[in-house]
Amino acid sequence: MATIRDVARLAGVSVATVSRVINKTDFVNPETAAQVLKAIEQLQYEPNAVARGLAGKKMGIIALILPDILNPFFPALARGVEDEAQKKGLTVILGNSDDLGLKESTYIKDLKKKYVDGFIFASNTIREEDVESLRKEGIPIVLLDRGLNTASCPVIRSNNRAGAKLAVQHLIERGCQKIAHIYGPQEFITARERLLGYEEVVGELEGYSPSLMVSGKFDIESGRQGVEHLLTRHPQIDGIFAGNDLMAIGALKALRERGILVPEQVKVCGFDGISLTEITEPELTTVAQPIYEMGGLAARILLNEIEGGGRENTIIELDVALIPRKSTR
Amino acid sequence: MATIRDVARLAGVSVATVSRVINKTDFVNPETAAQVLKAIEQLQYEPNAVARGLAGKKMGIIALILPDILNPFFPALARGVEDEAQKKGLTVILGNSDDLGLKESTYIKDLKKKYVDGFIFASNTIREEDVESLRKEGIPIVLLDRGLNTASCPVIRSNNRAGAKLAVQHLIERGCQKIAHIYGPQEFITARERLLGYEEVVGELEGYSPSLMVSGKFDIESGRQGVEHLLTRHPQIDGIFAGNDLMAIGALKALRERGILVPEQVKVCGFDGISLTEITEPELTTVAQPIYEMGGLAARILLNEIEGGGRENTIIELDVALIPRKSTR
DNA sequence: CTGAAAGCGCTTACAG
DNA sequence: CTGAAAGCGCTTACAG
Repeated sequence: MATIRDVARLAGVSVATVSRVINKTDFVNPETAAQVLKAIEQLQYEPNAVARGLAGKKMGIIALILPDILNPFFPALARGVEDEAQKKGLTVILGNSDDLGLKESTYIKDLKKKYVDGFIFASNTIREEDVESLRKEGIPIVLLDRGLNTASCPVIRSNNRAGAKLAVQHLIERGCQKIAHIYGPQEFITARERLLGYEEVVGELEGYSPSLMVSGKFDIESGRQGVEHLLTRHPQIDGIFAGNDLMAIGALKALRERGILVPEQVKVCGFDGISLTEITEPELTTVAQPIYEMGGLAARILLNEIEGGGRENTIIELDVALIPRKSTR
Repeated sequence: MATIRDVARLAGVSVATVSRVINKTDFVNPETAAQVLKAIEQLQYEPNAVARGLAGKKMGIIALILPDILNPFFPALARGVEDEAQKKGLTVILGNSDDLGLKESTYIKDLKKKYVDGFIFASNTIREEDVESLRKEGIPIVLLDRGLNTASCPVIRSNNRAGAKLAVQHLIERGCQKIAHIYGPQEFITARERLLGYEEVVGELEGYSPSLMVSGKFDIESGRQGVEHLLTRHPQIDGIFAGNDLMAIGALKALRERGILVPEQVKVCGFDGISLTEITEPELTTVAQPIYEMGGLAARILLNEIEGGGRENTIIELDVALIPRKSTR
């Protein structure tokens, strides 16, 4: 592969000049520039990204750290990030953290050594100190679904509370009187907000009781278990709002196993809008987050900061939308 | 951050010596080594991966190029690759090719500039020339699900033909007489092999007709359409072997819409073993590939070659397993 | 067993 | 407008 020296030699200029025309970092006499361009063309020269990275401390790579790509929420997010990154010629490193703070710290340490341009964390366990240390070194970072305690970097998330209210109101409109909630892990702000939205609407209903809320782990199995607990406590429930789609799917399974008809006897609504909701039977009503767009937006904000566009430590809440389907008909 | 010079200075040795103890690349007097280690400890020194990459032409990154992470087949593959890569301290860059040869070529060009250590292609469209050019430059590469025309690098895939035979035999055992097949794009070797396996078994059946085969695109929608075509031609079919799980899911949908009972009237079997098959109603019988393991194996073979372990241009065919579920009960 | 020096291929003040 | 030179932080023959 040709190097910048080869180009310089062929064009009869210095490597500094070649560098300038490549990076448009300084004015160059149009004629010499033309010479250089010709030489580049002729040699099929492509700048070496690693040498450039070493000199500039940026490799043209962004890191996306998420809990687990096997969780059906994340592929769309990853795709959103990747598509946006590619438009700008950057590549993305993918890391699964399994929501383990240790794995995240390890990634941060490893990837700093690789001069990654920036980080996107779609992970609930990122440590405050890790965020701070990156900030201090001037490495841009964007967070998804994080608390507002730290306003030291941009945060992107959906309007979870409003979404939860949409879900519960929808169930009420469809005639539900006794609406239960299977909530996710309360260390996740998303889960907390959704629970709050649920309480806000349902608290005013007659016959409401806190025992209509059961905990789950945001996975299918815990959704199933949640239903079992609920049914022993409240056999008369006629609506279930699950804190995410996976738990809603588990709920659907449990109900079917017990011969309870959805939506005739119990209506079910999920949250997230992952594509799985289209293949259940009945198809699942859900509050859809713009997952792909969230990934894209996170990438755009990050890239903007990487390119020196300045940082805005805003919290951006995206709108969600209720998608009514058969499970609440 | 401390550099190797800082360490050398503190330890009172040359940078060459420090490099040697870090990389265990040469014998170093145990006492000086201890000095160096102490200095490293004291300065919290971590070698800069980019500088190392520039010198050694390897960044400690492997590239995984797949068609689309949104396709539920690929997250498990990606996870298998990542877990294995991480064990060795490498990170993985993820690229979506959308099965477009152009995107793949672009990735290859970009990532070569970044001194990626090796490539894993889980993509059917990789060009022969691209493979060759990588080989020529000594960049290791492993292919998934590729033809055997090119024996210039290791190929990993499942035993697709045997799997198809398992599926069809299972349908026969369950009493099916008229078994249709929705096959995937024939430019994919996986789709071809599965079709061949189907023909092999079903060709001996009475009343078999080639019109029992209809084409699909490996997605849900085409599975649904496949069923519609089949039913107009052969209203009496009682078994369907879909070329992959997504098409099987589409088939399930189409059958339900027409009020045809599965498994009572028609039994359905898919292929791949993606997790979606557990949430359909009825749950889907499928031929499971060891997807996660395939990713892990691909990574291990690649890493072995990266570490100089030599290359074996073998084609490895992994066993598949039939998972009987309600859709064929 | 260890060091001095060149090299990996760029970028970027500093001069002119 | 352009060049010489230092620097980014390592590795690796080559001597000794």
